[in-house]
Amino acid sequence: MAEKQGLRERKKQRTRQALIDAAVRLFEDKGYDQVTVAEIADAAEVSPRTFFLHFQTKEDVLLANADVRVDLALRAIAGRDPGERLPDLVVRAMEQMIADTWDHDLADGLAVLRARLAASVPALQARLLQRYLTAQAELAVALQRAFPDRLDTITASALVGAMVGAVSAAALTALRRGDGPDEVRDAMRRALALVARGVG
Amino acid sequence: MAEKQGLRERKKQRTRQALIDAAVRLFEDKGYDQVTVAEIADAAEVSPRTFFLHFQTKEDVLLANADVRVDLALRAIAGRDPGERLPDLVVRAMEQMIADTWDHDLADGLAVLRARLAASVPALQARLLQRYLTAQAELAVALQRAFPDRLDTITASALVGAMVGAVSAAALTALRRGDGPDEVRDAMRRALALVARGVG
DNA sequence: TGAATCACTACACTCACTGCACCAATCTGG
DNA sequence: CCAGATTGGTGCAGTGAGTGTAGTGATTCA
Repeated sequence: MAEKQGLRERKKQRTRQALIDAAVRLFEDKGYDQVTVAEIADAAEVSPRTFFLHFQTKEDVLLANADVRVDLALRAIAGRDPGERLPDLVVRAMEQMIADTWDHDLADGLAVLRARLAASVPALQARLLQRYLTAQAELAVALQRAFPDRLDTITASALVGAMVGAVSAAALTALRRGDGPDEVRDAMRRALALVARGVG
Repeated sequence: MAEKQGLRERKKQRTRQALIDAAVRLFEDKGYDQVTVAEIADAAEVSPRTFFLHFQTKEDVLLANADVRVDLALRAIAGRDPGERLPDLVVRAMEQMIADTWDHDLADGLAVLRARLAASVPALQARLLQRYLTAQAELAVALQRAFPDRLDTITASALVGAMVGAVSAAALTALRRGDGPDEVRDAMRRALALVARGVG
């Protein structure tokens, strides 16, 4: 895990993190629309052009570490025990994502900020949903690859769609209601359990 | 329905329709990204500023008449038989949406173009998803209202999220694969059946 | 018919995002 | 340890979406 990367790479990551931190701080402070990319870059002491070297869009800076979470689930699926049954595997993969979300985003309030901003900024909401969708597609492919004889493409997509749909809808509802991290995680777990029963 | 509106209103609608027609024609011709708002306005013989008087964003011109078919499902939920069980009701509501989608997508050329473009243009895809999400929230509220003793807010959200997530993921996968309308509808039905089993 | 309304326009502006030419710091093979 | 290749970051000029504002002229209404 703790790979000693080259100096160049470490500097790059430092710049990236500085941009994320600056963005989060400014968004919390002034709201999403009131913060320009130029401002974020300025606060992170890099040129505006550099921002787009690290993130495709302004929205993406808020979704920065979401990829890590997807990778987690993908690895869980790829490295399954040969004996593991489909429902168990899917539940395990989702549980890992939930746990990681709780550890990171829920703990440090990023998830709350994101939900709050997304609720009021259409462009952000849209981008967020889109991310979920691409993640879903990746997961579906991986899942089908893990059970090639049991799942066709459509079924795999539906399965993942149901899981992600249920969990994120539950999380969003809990967040909207103003629940704390524990309750949000609980809501996600219950949603997962609800769907998991149907995979037999 | 056929209210004889004032001349001013009729002119306004004519302008609006001219913008939609011009946009559709240009999008079909050159692709979404290759068409600018200025170009659309020009083809519709209005000023660019007028475009944004009728549509909030460039994407919205394609979503203009795309009422997400929530009303049907909402009515199905509201007007349920007192004896109807939860799973049956949910399935019935979703079935209606699927059937209606199928009817419209066949008849309406705009819907077909929309599906094709949405599959390849991220911004468009994002807006469409956003519509689904608002629809989901409405459905969840209605469902919880229909079964106040049996469902709490979170469970209702999760349930609807699972349904919509599964069905739309299946539909999108089928569309991406190049399936025809019949196959797409079939995919949606199978996804629905998959999730429905879990609601017992 | 005179006043109010409103769709539309012209213009100037902000800001997200891109292409390109260019440094200068880091890395790599000899 | 040095020369050349990589590559993260910069400056600049540009495109295009979307907005604020101050009009204008056609409808609508009293």
